[in-house]
Amino acid sequence: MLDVWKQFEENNLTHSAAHHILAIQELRDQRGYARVTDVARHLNITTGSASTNLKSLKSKGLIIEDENRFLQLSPEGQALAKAVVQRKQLFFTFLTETLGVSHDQAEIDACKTEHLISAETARKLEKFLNNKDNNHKDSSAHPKVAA
Amino acid sequence: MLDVWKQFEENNLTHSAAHHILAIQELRDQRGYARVTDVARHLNITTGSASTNLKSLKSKGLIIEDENRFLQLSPEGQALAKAVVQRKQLFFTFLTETLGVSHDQAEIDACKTEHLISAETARKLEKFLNNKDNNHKDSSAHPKVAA
DNA sequence: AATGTTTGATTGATATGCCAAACTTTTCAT
DNA sequence: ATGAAAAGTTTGGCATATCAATCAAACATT
Repeated sequence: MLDVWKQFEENNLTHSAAHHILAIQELRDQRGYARVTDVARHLNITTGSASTNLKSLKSKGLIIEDENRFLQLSPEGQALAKAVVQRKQLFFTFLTETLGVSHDQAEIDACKTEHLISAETARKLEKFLNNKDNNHKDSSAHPKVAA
Repeated sequence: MLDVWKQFEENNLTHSAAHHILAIQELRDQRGYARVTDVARHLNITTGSASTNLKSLKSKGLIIEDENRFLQLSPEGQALAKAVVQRKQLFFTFLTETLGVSHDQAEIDACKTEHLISAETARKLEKFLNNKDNNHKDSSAHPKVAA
């Protein structure tokens, strides 16, 4: 792709789609099932919006619906959910612990970018945070930032 | 706002809008003027799309058109452009110099997130990068007190 | 049984943002 | 001045993403 700025649209997952998938995972973890209505309530959108949005995710094979309309993630959906959750967590940790960003703002920024961060950046951010922990145990070393 | 994930939609600037504004700034810096066609060519979209998109930015007061249809940024537009450019640069520097992310991937990640990073995060990321520089030059490391 | 209520899902309307194509206006060269 | 090229707008189509309104079915209530 020549136009870097268009990569935003080329993303394999929109922000909305990412949160629909996360909702299904969280609902199933919490109460064992997820229907269209549950997703809608979880995201605080109408059941109509959820219905349409989930339909397109079903057609992409990220969500599977059983005969009683209960939803679950396909293996691909699970993989995407896992990646998104991990990236959000990494970025949130970096923002709060390394930069000293407030909890609320870090939550927002991490949520906005969770689905946009590349695998390479996620990998290297993880490595950076691990190194930082090691340096903490060795108290003489490298103050990184003033909070 | 109760729903953190909806902040994405509430952003004052879409990715597309940010790049239309940046295009005008860059074109005027490079060649002194920017017309609809120039913006379209710069972004590699059709003049039709550019025309429509720029019209909405005009109506929002971010772009001003003179009597010969030459475009420029309003003071608000300039402020937004400046903020976006700064955030992209900060994040790009962090990705490449601190994390060691490849130039190409850092460019993409920074571009995707430039318009989404909060002022607080930008401020603290800047501070972090400054400290990192200081620590490099002077290994005894006096972290300056934060604001 | 009849009526009402809650729950679940779909359909229709609106808004962004892209493209292609048709059309108008402006500019410029001869 | 005229005709072609360049610039700009409009229209129609597609995809995403939202909500309001509606339909359908299950569940109460009397």
